[in-house]
Amino acid sequence: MNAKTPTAQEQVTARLRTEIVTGLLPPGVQVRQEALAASYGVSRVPLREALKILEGEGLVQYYPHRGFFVTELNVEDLHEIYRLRGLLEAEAIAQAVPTMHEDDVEAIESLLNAVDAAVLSGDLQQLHQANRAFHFAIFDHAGLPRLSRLLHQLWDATDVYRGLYFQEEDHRDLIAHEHRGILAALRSGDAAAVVEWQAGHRQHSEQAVSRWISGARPES
Amino acid sequence: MNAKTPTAQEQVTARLRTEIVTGLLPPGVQVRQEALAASYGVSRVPLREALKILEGEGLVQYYPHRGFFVTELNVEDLHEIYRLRGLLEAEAIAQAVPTMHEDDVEAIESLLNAVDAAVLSGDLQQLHQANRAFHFAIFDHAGLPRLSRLLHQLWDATDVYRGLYFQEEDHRDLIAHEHRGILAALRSGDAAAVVEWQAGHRQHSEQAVSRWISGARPES
DNA sequence: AAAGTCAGGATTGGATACAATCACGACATG
DNA sequence: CATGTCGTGATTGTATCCAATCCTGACTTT
Repeated sequence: MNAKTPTAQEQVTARLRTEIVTGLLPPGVQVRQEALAASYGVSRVPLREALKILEGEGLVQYYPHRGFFVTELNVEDLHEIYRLRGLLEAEAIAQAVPTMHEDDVEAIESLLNAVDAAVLSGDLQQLHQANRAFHFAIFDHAGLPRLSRLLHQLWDATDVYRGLYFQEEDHRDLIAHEHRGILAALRSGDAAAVVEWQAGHRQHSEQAVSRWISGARPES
Repeated sequence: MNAKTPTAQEQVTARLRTEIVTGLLPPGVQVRQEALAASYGVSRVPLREALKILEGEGLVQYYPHRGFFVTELNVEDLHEIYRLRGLLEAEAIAQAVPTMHEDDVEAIESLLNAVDAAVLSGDLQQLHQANRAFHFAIFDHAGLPRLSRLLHQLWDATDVYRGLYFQEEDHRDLIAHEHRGILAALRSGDAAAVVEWQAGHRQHSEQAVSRWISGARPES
């Protein structure tokens, strides 16, 4: 339809990813290929390829002849993911900070302002994107594309639940506070401090999501 | 054909992976879908899904409307991959060693014997599998499935070149020596020593592959 | 002669149609 | 009443066919 549409199935991948991430396709449900393909207005072929990609990212799981199911995490899974994030984010930050200049920091600050704006507007989807853009602007500055990719995968894996974290008012205040802490440490060029702020930030997120997972699912 | 054949396209994925890993499909070449599908005796659909999976693993790269190309690594890519491996393998080992018992070590030793046997037989495919089984028996013992998966991805990414490392005689001797070192450290329960041996092992591999990449490709 | 343009062929992207497999429920049987 | 078996419908897996895009080479134009 649009001249700029590249390989229509990337759109399917992106859309499917956001629908899983935002909880529109909740964890545990089976992905009915035909119905979904129809609702997207495409055939099953590009949808299946999208599902294969998302399987590689861990967002869905595949059982032969049974189909695709949205990944469901337990507390141990969550803990492992955050642990790995801790390891890799520290590496990324340590690599990124020393080579960061004035204008880099300012670019990141503008991203942070976008996060705040999204908080005010109340658009969760927007908030999600802006938050990720802010953090990955730092990670990406390390210039290690595979490290960034692994981090993306780990973030994707918990995005299913992260939306919940954003929904509560006081969480957002805490997030804003921690983001400013990260930025200040960034500006002073103190890599260790950035790592520290990021660790605290991560820990709060993990605790909130962990509480939610434990509480919201009595059995199974 | 066989009663036990699950979802014929997994076979395609496995076969394609080994053909890339063993160098039968060398880095840089384009994967011609129709020809390959025909040679595998399947349609293009399962082949494409296999390629999507391999793209997720980093073995091939995808350019819209151009096709899939076997990933070609430069020295920086290689260095990044080995650096990330260092980080994650150390974590896995540190987690795995303390909970390792007598029989676990013996199981790993038998895997190591399989590696030696493969070296003697000269079967590179077999050697490749056995080597991976040995190392991942240790990593997997950490009980962190996502960590194992990330490590698999990193290993996959360099498998394209690893076969070259195995092909030289004296390399194999060094490998055998280092493997025994790892096993001995494992048996004594000294996690730090295991990490150390593994680091040396990794470094030799990186140096060899790095030399090969630099030397074998004058331009481009 | 050099550079831009355009057709033809080749290759990939996607849709439809058919085959294989599985889940679920009814029924028979102990 | 519990349990095993079988058939039917639904869902996934694969092949074939058509459309969209790209690469290559020759031709035109300056």
